[in-house]
Amino acid sequence: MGIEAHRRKISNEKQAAIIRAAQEIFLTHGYTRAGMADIARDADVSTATLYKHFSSKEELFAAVVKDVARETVDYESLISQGDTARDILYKVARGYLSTQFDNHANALMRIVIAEVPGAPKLASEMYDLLSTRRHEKLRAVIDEMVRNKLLKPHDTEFGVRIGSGALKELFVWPALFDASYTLPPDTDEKIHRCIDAYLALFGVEENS
Amino acid sequence: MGIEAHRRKISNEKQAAIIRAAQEIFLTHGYTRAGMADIARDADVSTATLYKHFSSKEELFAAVVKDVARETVDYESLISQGDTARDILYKVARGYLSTQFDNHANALMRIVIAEVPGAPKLASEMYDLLSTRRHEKLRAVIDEMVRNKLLKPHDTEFGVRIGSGALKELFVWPALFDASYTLPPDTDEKIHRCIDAYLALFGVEENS
Amino acid sequence: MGIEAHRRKISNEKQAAIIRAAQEIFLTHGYTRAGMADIARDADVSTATLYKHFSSKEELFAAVVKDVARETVDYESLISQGDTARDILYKVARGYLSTQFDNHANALMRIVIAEVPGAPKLASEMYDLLSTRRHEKLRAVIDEMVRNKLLKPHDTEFGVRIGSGALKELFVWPALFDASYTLPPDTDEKIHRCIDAYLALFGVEENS
Amino acid sequence: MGIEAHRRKISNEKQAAIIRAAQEIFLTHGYTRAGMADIARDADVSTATLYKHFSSKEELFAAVVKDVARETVDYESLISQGDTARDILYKVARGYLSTQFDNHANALMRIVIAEVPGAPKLASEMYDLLSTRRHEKLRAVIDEMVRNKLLKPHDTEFGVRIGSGALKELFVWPALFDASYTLPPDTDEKIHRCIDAYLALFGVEENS
DNA sequence: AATGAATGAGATTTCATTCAT
DNA sequence: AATGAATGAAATCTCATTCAT
Repeated sequence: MGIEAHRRKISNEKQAAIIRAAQEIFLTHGYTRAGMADIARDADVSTATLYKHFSSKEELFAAVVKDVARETVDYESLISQGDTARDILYKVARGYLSTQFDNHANALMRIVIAEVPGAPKLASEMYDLLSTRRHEKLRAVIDEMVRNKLLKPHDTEFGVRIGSGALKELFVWPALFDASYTLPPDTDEKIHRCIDAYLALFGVEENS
Repeated sequence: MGIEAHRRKISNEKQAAIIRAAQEIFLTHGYTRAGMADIARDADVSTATLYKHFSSKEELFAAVVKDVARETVDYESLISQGDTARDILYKVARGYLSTQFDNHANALMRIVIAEVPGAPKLASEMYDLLSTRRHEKLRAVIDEMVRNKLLKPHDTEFGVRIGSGALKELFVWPALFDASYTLPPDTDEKIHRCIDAYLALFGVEENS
Repeated sequence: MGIEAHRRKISNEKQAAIIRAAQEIFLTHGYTRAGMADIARDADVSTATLYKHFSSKEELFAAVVKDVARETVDYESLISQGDTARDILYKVARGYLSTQFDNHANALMRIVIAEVPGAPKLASEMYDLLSTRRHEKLRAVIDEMVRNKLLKPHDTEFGVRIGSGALKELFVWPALFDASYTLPPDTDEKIHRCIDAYLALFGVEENS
Repeated sequence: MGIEAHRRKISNEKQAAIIRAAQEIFLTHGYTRAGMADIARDADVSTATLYKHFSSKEELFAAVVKDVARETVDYESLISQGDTARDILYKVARGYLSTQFDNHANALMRIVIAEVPGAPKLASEMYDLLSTRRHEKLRAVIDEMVRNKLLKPHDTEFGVRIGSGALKELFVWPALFDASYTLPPDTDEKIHRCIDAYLALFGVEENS
């Protein structure tokens, strides 16, 4: 038992190392140009061992995607007592962007998009992870704000789409076409203009 | 002279056939998996001839991209006398979507995005074509509407970003992750909700 | 007749232009890497015309080789009345080296050597041109010197081999392995040491 | 450990087989016309394996060159007590020629010369191997002969150049232009005439 | 007689995956 | 269980030569 547990631990460590190495290589070279041999080398295992853990390149890539998508922001915890609507919306927007720009989610998204024709299931899973579920979380925050009368009652699902559409348009979309894109210096200003619009649409008078 | 003209005609036809075939193959298989030999076969030329016309795979792909991006909507011509703000905005939105969904612009964009790390110039060119220039055209329409008092004076650049952000969020973004995505049955309804929001923000009272 | 002569003249000019262009390209790129299309372009003719004049790459190359080998030194004319044996031998050596280093004979020889397995006839022809015939000329000079009692009677054929062997060893051989080789500053000194040896072997006493 | 040693042995054998096959093919077809696929076939490995061992055609060729140049004559061991100057010089000349004509050094030299413009470093390395270093060895022998009073004191470096120049002129040069060249029947006679000249120049009286 | 477009055959190199040890 | 060597299949691109006009 002890030895078996030890083995499993070793195995898990190797698996983690593989995923780490694979992430690095995939992000650097893209899917097609990433070489299994390179990944194995960086993970300090043989290619054969690599294939013991992940039976194909595609499966390994899926594991990397899921590993990255796993980490996400807990929006609820961002909100403090006494925050104005603008305060909360700003924190939410910042959280949204940090999820997208930290952990190389943008770069990974590029790769997933590239593999859409070859791996449709993976793509739709990532869309689910990066859009649907995130939207649910965002919507929960907005709903809470409505409940607390920080926003007018409104179709919060549509509201979330409008909001995240604006953020994507301003920050994510250009990043999709430019590997070296980083958030611009006037990010805060742009965010606040989006919040202006949101509050103009759905704010209660005092918060505008 | 006659012979020269003839040759040029033949050559142009071949070139067009190559681009057609290349588009088909690229769209079906993506950039990396597309084989020059397959493209040549489908275009009924030898690979050598193909390379006479386009000196590398990358150049051929760029030609395909430009060929697709070339065709674009003339928004000005959409507007008729007597159109309400809503009428115009609807036509504009529809034009925007048709540019995106006809001619496989979505699928091509996927491929371009995939090649961002390997062909940054191509990517930024396509971003320019598909975002910057289109936004300029849209902005011209909005500016005209403001001049005609169909909309309140406002920062039209930001307005266009909000609008196209919403359309992208609702229609383009999902299409990026799903090769078989088509515009949904309730497209019109969704468009009108976006217009509602736009008019709420920037409309003059009577048009809401 | 007049028009025919004109045509022939044009044709000859084209042929010369082709050989000029071919020499340039062959010298720059070597045989295999030289492209017939490039040669045609530089000669301002079509590839088809090029093939009218020379029915294969090999034949064209042979023409280039012969064209270069055609020009050679007239050793007899070098000798003046009253020259000492050393004077004459020096002029002969210099003539030998100029034949070898002007007109890119070294570079061409490299290419011919490279093509020995593929074009044995051409190679043996060039060997004939660059060795046998030249040796005959040199031998004629030496024979004349013997007749004029500037040298002892000796096996002049062997003498020429010894002499040209020494020159090749010192100057030609290194040039074969170094495309940028040029005659060194102490060329004269080296030549004179060879002459010293030659005179020690075959000179009459007074001339040493 | 055992397995590792075994693997290394197998690997070395494969490598040797590849070099053998490559030598054969290179010698037969020259550098450019030699196909990696053919080499792989003859070595009974896949092209991929071939590329694991030598990461490019050029590198493989360099390995072949070095393998051939590695084997060389130990001139010192040729000399026996009581040998006359002529005896020693004859043995040295024969050793020189055997180095050149066994192991296909001539044929390889042809190929190296052909690649001078494309691979200057390799060419200068081979020149070093085949000329400079060999000359040093020859010179050591001559110096020893001078020390033993078998030859007059003289500039032995120049002497070696004269001697090897004569040998090259008589035997190596024609072999450069004729793939099927072999040492002629009167080789011994020719060698002795060269020795005659050498002794005439640098011999002590009794040995002439 | 001259052209430029077209080609077929072949070149080197890469890579995901398997297998003997 | 783990390895490193081995592979088959494919990819892009080049070039001497020919053919329709």
